[in-house]
Amino acid sequence: MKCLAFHMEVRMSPRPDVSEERKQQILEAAIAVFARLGFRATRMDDVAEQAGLSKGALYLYYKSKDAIIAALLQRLFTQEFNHLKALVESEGQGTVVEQLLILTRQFASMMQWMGRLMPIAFEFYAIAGRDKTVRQFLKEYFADYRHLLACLIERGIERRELRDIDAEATAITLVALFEGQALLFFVDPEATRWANQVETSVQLVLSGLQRSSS
Amino acid sequence: MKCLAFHMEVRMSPRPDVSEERKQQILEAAIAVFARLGFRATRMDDVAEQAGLSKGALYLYYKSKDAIIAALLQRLFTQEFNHLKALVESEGQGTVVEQLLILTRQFASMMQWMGRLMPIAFEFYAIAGRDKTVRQFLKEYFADYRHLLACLIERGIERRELRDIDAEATAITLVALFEGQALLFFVDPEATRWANQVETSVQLVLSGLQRSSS
Amino acid sequence: MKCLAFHMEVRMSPRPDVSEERKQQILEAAIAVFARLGFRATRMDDVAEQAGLSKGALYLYYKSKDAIIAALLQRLFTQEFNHLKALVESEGQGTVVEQLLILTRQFASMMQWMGRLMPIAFEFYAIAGRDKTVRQFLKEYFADYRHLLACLIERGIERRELRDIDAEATAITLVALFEGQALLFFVDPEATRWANQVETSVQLVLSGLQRSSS
Amino acid sequence: MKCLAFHMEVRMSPRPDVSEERKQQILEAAIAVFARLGFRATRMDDVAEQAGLSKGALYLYYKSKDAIIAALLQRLFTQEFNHLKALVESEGQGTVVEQLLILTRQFASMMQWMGRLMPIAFEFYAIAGRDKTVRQFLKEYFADYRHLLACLIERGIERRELRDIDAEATAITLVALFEGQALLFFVDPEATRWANQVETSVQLVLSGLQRSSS
DNA sequence: AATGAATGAGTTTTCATTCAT
DNA sequence: CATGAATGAAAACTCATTCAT
Repeated sequence: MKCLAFHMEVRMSPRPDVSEERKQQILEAAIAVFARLGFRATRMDDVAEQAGLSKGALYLYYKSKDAIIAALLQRLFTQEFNHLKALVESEGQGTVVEQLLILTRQFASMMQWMGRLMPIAFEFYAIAGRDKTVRQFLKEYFADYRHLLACLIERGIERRELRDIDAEATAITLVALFEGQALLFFVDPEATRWANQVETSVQLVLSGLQRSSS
Repeated sequence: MKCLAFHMEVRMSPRPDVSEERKQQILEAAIAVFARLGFRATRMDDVAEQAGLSKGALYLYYKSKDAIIAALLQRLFTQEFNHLKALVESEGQGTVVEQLLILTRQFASMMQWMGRLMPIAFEFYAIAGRDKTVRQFLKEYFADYRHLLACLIERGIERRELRDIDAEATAITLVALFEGQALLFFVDPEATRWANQVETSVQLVLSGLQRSSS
Repeated sequence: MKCLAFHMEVRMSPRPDVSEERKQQILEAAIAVFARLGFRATRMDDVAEQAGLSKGALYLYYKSKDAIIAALLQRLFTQEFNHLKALVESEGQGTVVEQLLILTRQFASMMQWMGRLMPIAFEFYAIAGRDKTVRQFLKEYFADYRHLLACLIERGIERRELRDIDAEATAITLVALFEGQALLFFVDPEATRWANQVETSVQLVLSGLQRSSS
Repeated sequence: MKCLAFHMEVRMSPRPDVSEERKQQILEAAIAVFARLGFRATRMDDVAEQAGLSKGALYLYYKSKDAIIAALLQRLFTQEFNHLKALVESEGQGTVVEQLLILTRQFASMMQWMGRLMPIAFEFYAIAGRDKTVRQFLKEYFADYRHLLACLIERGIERRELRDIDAEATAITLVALFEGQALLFFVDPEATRWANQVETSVQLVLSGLQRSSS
C-alpha cells in the first residue's frame, strides 16, 4: 500500500519541479565564483563547473550571465536586509541604545560571516555608477536600511533615551558608518581589530545622542 | 652631425619629457572614458580616441590596459590624498573642531567635484577584493588618510578642545563616515541634501567628542 | 500473459499505426514552422511545440532534423505533382489548348493556396545546389512534371490542334514559365495581378503553338 | 629624383586605402565559400581562410556575417543587372527579334559562367520569403529587369516588328522564362542541352509575337 | 510511448596586443 | 615616435541530440 501510494505520488509528479532547486544551486555557485574572480573574469564555464552542471543547463534556468548577476543582486541585498530587520525586531527588550549596540556587534560579526559576499557587494556598488537598474535597487535598499534605523532611533527619542535629534539624519549617519567600516574592513581585514572598532565608532556617535543625564 | 645635433636639441629642449606629457594625456583620457564605461567595457580604442592618439601610441607609454589602470590607481588616490592633506594643513588657525567642520564641508563639496571620479574609485574598491596590489595600495591610502585625521584629533586633545578619546579610533570613525557618505551619495545623488547631511553626521560625532564645557 | 495480450491488442488495434499518424502530425507542424522561420532558424523545440509533442517524441519518429526535412521534401513535391497529375487527368474532355489554359488557371490559383509552402520549396531549390540527394530528387520531380506536360502536348499534336513542334522542348518551356512565375510571385506577391499574368504568358506561348488555322 | 618622388608619394599615402581592396577580397572569398557550403554552413573561419585573412580582419571591414551577406546581395544582382543592361544596349543594330535572340544566347552562356553564383542567388530567393529587405531588393531587381525587356519590346512594336501586344506582360513572360530555365539548369545542369533549350523556348514565345507577315 | 532535463560541441563576435611601415 | 591594419585567443550563447525516468 505504502509502495503504491509512493508510486502514485511519483506518477503524479515524476519530476517534482527541480527548477527552483537548480536556480538556487546556480546562484550558490555563482556567488562562490563571482566572489573569487569577479563578475568580469568569471566565465559561464566556471559557474557551470562550480554548480556541477553543464554550461547549457545554466541557460535553462537563467537567460544570460547578466540574468544571474541580476538575480544575485536581489538575493544578496534582500537577504542582508532581512537579516538586519530580523535583528532589529528580535531585540524588543532593552533600551534603544542597548539595541543599537547589539545591532552593531551583530553587524561586526556579520562582516566576517558575510566576508565572502563583500567582494560581490562592492562590485554592485561599482556597477551602480553605470547601471540605472542596479543604482535604483541599491537606492531602495539603502532607503529601507535607513528607515529601519530611523524607526529605532525615533523610538529612542520617544522613550526619552535619546536627545531630540533628527532621527533620519542620525540613521543616515549610522548607515554610512556601517558601510564605511565595511569598506575599511574589506580593504584591510584585520578582522578582530575592526570588530571592536565598529563598536567604538558607534559608541562615539551614541555618546553624542544620549541625554546628558545618562 | 646635423642629425645628432638635432637629436640633442630635442633631448635638451625645454620639453624634456614629451613622454610624461603623453602619459598625462592618456591618463586624462582614461579617466574620462573609464568613468563613463567602467574598466571592463572600455576598449583601448576608446581611450585612444579620447586621447586623440592612435591605439598603438598607447602602448608606447603604457605596457597594457592594466598598466593604465594601475597608473590611474596611483594618480587618483595620491591626488585625492594630497588634496585632503593640503586642506588639513592650510587650516592652521581656528580650533580643531572648526577645522574638522571646515574639512567636512570641503569634503562635501568635493564629492560633487569628484563625482566624475567616484565610479572609478568604487571600481578600485571592488577590485581590491581580488587584487592584492590594489588592496595593498588602498590599505596604505586609508592608513595615511586615518593618520592625517588622527594627528588633527591628537592636537585637539592636546589643546584640550576634545575629550581624552582614542584619536586613532576616532579618525577611523571619521574616515568610515566620509567613505560611507560617499557611497550613499554615489547611489542616490540628491547632492545638496547629502551635502548638508555629511556635516550633520560629523557634527553628531563631534558633539560626542567635545568636552562638555564647550 | 496479460501483458502480452495487451501488447497484441495494441498491435492489432484498429489504429495499427499510431506511428504514421504521429509522423503526419510532425510533418504538418514542421511545414508550418519551417515556412515561417526557414530550415535554419527553426529549432526542434519549435517543431515540437507546434506539433503539441515533446522534443523527445520527435526523435521517436524521425532520426534527426534532417530526416524531417528529407521527409518534407518527399511529401511536398510528391503531393504537388499528384495535384498536377490529377488536374491533367481530370480534364479529359475539351481541346488540349483548353486543357492547358485550365491547367494554367489552376496553377495560378494554386500559387495562392500553396503560398505557405513556397518558402519551403525555394529553400529546397537553394539546398539542391549543395546536396546531391535533394538535387536528384528535384531533378526527377521536374522530369516527371515535364513528362506530364509533354504527353499532353503530344496529344495536341496528334489531334492536330498544335503545330508539329518539339513536345519535350515545349513542355520545358511551360515548366520554366510556371516556375519562373512562381518566383516572381514569391518575390512580389501582388497576387491577383500575377494570377492574370500567368495566363497571359501561357497564352502568349500557346498562340505560337497553335496551327494558324485555329 | 625618381626615388624622391617615390618616397614622397609613399609618405603622402603610406597605406593607400587598402579598405576597398579588402572588402572586395572578402566578398570574393565569401562568394566562393558561400557557393560551396551555403550561408548557414559557412563559418566566418571559412571565409577568413579563403580570403587569406584572419577572422578578426573580417570584422574590420564588415560588421557581421549578415553584413557580408547583405553586401553580397547588392553586388551579385547589381552586377548581373549591369551585365544584362550592357548586353541590351550594346546590341543597337539588328531587328528587335534578333536582339532578343542574341540576348537569349548570351543568357544561356551566362548561366554557365554564372554557374558558381547560382547557388547563392537561389539562397537569396529562399531568404526573400522571410526577410523583407531581401525581398524588397529582389523586387526592385526584377522590376528593373522587366523594365529593360519591356523597353526593348516596346521598340519592336513601334518598329512594327512585333504584333501590338502588351509589352510589360511579355517582358514578364520572358523574365519568368529566363529565371525558370535557370532553375531547371541549376537542378539538372546538362548544360549544353539547356543552352539550346533556352533559345528554343524563347523562339517559341517570339514566334507568337511576330507579325504573321514575318 | 513519452517526457523534458541535461549536454557540450560549435559559432559568432570582441578586443588587447603586436608589428610592419 | 606614430600609426592602424592585422591577429587570434577567449567567451557568451545556441541547439540538435540523448537518456533516465
